[in-house]
Amino acid sequence: MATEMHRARRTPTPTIKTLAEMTGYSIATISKALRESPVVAPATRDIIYKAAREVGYQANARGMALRTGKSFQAAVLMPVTAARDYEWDGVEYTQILSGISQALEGTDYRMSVHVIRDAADGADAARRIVDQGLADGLIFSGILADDPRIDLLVAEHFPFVSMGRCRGDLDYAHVDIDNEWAAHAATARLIAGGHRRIALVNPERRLSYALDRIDGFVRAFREAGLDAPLDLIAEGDLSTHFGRQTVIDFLQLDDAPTAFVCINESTTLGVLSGLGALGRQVGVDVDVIAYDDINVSAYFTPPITTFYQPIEVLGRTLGQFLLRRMEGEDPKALRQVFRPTLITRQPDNLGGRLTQS
Amino acid sequence: MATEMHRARRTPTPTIKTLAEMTGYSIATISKALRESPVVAPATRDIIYKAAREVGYQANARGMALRTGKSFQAAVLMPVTAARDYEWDGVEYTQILSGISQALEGTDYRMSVHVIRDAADGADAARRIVDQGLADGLIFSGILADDPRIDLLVAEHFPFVSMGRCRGDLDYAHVDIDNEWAAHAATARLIAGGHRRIALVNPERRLSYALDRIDGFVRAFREAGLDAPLDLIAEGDLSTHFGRQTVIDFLQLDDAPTAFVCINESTTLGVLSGLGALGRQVGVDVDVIAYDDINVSAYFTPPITTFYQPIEVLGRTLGQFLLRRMEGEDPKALRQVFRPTLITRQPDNLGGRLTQS
DNA sequence: AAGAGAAATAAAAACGTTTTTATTTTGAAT
DNA sequence: ATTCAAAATAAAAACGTTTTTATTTCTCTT
Repeated sequence: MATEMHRARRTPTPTIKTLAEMTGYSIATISKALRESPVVAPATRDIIYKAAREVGYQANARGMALRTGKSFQAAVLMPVTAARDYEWDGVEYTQILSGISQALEGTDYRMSVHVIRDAADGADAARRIVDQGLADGLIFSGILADDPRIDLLVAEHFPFVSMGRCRGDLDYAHVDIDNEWAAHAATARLIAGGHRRIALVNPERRLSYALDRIDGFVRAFREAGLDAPLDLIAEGDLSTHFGRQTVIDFLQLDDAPTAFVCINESTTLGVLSGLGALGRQVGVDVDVIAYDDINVSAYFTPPITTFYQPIEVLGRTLGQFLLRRMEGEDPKALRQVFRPTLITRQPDNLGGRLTQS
Repeated sequence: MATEMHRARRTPTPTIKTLAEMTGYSIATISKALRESPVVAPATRDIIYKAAREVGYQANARGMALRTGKSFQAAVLMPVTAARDYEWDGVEYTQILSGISQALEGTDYRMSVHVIRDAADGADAARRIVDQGLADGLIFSGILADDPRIDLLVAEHFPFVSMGRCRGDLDYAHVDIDNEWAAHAATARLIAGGHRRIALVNPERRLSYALDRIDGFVRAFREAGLDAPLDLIAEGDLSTHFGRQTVIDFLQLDDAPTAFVCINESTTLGVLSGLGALGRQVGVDVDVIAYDDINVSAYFTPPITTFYQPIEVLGRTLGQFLLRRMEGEDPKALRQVFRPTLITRQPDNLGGRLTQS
């Protein structure tokens, strides 16, 4: 029965050959007409389009791919830390993928996702994608201060857009968040609230944006005529566990921090967890200001003041830039740095006590 | 300079033609040798392999694709709710993708991700993938009680693995969580803790596993000789906002619930947020038991008792099953239903007061 | 030593496009 | 009416494979 259905399947999917037979034109003309080549007469173009619509013609991606050497794939490197205990991590990536796919919608490009486990893995994946022509363009994040992938892709003239920037040359398409600015703003706000011992929960220093964050952090202190508490910069894998452990470690210092600047929602949750475990109350004993991609901080108890940048918008921009880059557009024109908006949910001055004392 | 590099690029990537010239064999023999066909003599096979290694031959995926009609793509439908305010949602999908890609590693298959916004979108995507041969196999989730995608794919004999099951026939490959069992276990535990008014924070009823959950919920009450409080089953989009709103709505009822069973970590966070906003303490005024994919509940304040199933394992199984399915294996053999493990972090009896009264 | 059959390899065709080159048709100028 | 260029279309080749069919080479058997 099912077999019968299968056997009775409608006529083989139409190709340009089908259209050629239908219209009487040669396959060359069909191809050119469908590609909107100016050499084919408008009248015949119309006829061919009509026939194509009639049989629901869809260009065979494999045929095109073979002939043109293109793959019609937009590759995305998705980092997944080999998380112990499968921890909450990389949660914002669905939003990024969603944004990218939105940008690709209606084009001939599909999105292929390559999972990478660490930086070396990422470099390998990029190499493979270029060498084997697995994709026509590449999007990736987690940019290192000096990222080999960028060097490779620039040298190979392979279209790409990075989420984040190296700290060196910027002659390539990228989308980023103004991390220096955000870290500065968060830190300055806490300093204004009377805090002096402020901890920065930061990613590992080899990541480009980790350095940007530190720059902003230090600048805020410098502008206040203070020395930045460099001993309170924690570096780790941005897992929830890392956030929690940082709090537990720092709060048993003699001059423990009175405030935390958190780099993402995952560590923020860990920081709150650590504070809760130690019986400290946010907004009373300690202040927390966070950076949030996915608007989750509003639901923490208490809600946390954050710098918020909907990450899907970044994803969409990444996709749009990649399309333009694959069209051959000059990468110099394809840059955008977003400034997250501050969403205040707390006074940031330890329940008013700090400014009083 | 960069242009020079590009121009000086090494000899064009080797094809079977290159190998043919190198070894003196015909391309037909090369192809067969590389495909390990038994018709080619072992000695020549070795020679050809050696040549292939020497020049670093990599089969051109596009050529293979065109000839074989295969795409060497494993498609995944990734649901993204058109979240108002880009809310926390679908966070577990990175883990699923990670698991699938693990399974695909070392094979010729790549993972392509198709973002879908709702059920209709998902059906369209499946249709397109089948009709245009965009992939050789498909993985998807969010199974409806009667899911058109399953009907389509079964009818077309298209290899797929679903995460979740229809409530009807099960003659297809699937991976699932034993939702009936989990909901029953959670509910029974709360009933044993003395609770009678228990709320179930559930997805929409058209989803297959929503019904499974209700079944388990109802069974737990029935086994205790009680009527299930059907008025306390909330149905929604599983967003954090939905979890929060449910608490706020239910707690102003005359006979408000004393416990909540939450369906995922996102709603759990919302429930905790709602309870916090109303000044209720978890474990004192109200008990919460949750279901967790990504091990985040340990970091809530207080930590929440959960049924935990690392979702990456599901992803890996999905990938493995799809590979076997694409090899033509009988789908009947490809089923696995996981039972999450209970991780107790709270007594579930309102701080001991319930059993005393 | 000839022939048959099996084993090994080669040749050719095909997958569905695009692109280059060749041919036909059209229209204007003489 | 002829000629010629331009316009329109057709033919053929190519992309890199796999597969079907054909050919060659080898190994026995008689």
